[in-house]
Amino acid sequence: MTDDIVASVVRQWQAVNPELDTGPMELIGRINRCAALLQQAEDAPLRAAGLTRAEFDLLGAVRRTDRELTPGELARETFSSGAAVTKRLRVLQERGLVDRRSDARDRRVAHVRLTEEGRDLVDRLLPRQLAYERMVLSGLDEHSRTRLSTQLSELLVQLEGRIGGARR
Amino acid sequence: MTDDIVASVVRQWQAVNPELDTGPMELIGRINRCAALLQQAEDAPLRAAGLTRAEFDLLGAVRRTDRELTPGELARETFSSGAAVTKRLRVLQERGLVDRRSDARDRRVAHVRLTEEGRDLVDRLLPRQLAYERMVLSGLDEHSRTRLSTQLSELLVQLEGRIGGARR
DNA sequence: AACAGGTATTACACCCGTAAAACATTTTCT
DNA sequence: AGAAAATGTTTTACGGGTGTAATACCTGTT
Repeated sequence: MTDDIVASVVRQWQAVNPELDTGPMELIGRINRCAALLQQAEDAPLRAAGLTRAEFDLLGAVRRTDRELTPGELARETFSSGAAVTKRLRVLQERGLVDRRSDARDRRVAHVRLTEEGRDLVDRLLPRQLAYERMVLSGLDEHSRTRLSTQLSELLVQLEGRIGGARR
Repeated sequence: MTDDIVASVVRQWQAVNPELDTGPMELIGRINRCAALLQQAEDAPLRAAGLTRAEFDLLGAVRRTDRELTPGELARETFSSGAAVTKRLRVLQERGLVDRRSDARDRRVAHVRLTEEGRDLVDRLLPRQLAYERMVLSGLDEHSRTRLSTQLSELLVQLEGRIGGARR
């Protein structure tokens, strides 16, 4: 069994201070490191399409809910600030991928929808993206992947309850 | 079994397009979401000490290797760009937490070490940080945590081989 | 009519990474 | 040996993305 970066970091800490309870680091460090590596890899097909990860998340949120969303809803859905959403919307609109429609009743709110072009882009890009991700994960067999997913789901439920606080 | 955010996102995609092989999303989405939630929580004790996560990582790298590191080594160790390290070093030096010493032999390189104050800060902060992290993870029992760690380690080894490329 | 609360945008500051620059060393070639 | 080129290390310049806070705008209530 070869060990990963986190294991070697933990070993260094133990050498410097054996008192340290490094338990949490082993889990959190691995989650963070996996996330970093995955995101780095993950973004490759997106970059090819000239999209940021955040932009793709936004487009995906509109596509998958299959209705118009307000900027506020998009901010909650994509876990980013309202200001960030506003700016992303501006550039996506300039690129002709999304469209704003202002509400008739309540003129504070805007409704965001995909243009036909935006929708096509997502529908073309997502399968490619998923195929790429499957390739990146191909080092793990099916069983390991689902087992890992399941266990992360348990953790995620805990964390959402403990920290996430706001839910839609 | 209640389901997490990722499960509901996957369900939305399936409703919109049942053809989609969402397998990779379930794993990658959960890793990313866990990482985001953990980092958000994780940074609380650090903010209390007026440190960024990245700054703490830098200080920690110097502390745990227990020797002087060059900016280049620090960049590799903390997975960030050289420029980012330079700037962090500047502010940490202004705060009196680190110290630069230039090499006698090769005047290109600088050696970074912790000041006594910097070292004390890390030694005070890390146990507090770990205790906090343990609390955040307390929803999972010991066994689940180590199982999850182990499996993530397998994934991490795969990813490092596949993507990570550069090792020290 | 004033106010309280909600929604989106704008202003500002921060942090980061890429690319270029500045500087030092080592290697190569004559 | 000495100059030139290639390499290595750090810093600076610049542009882009993000979040917080302030602003503009709107609705519903009292």
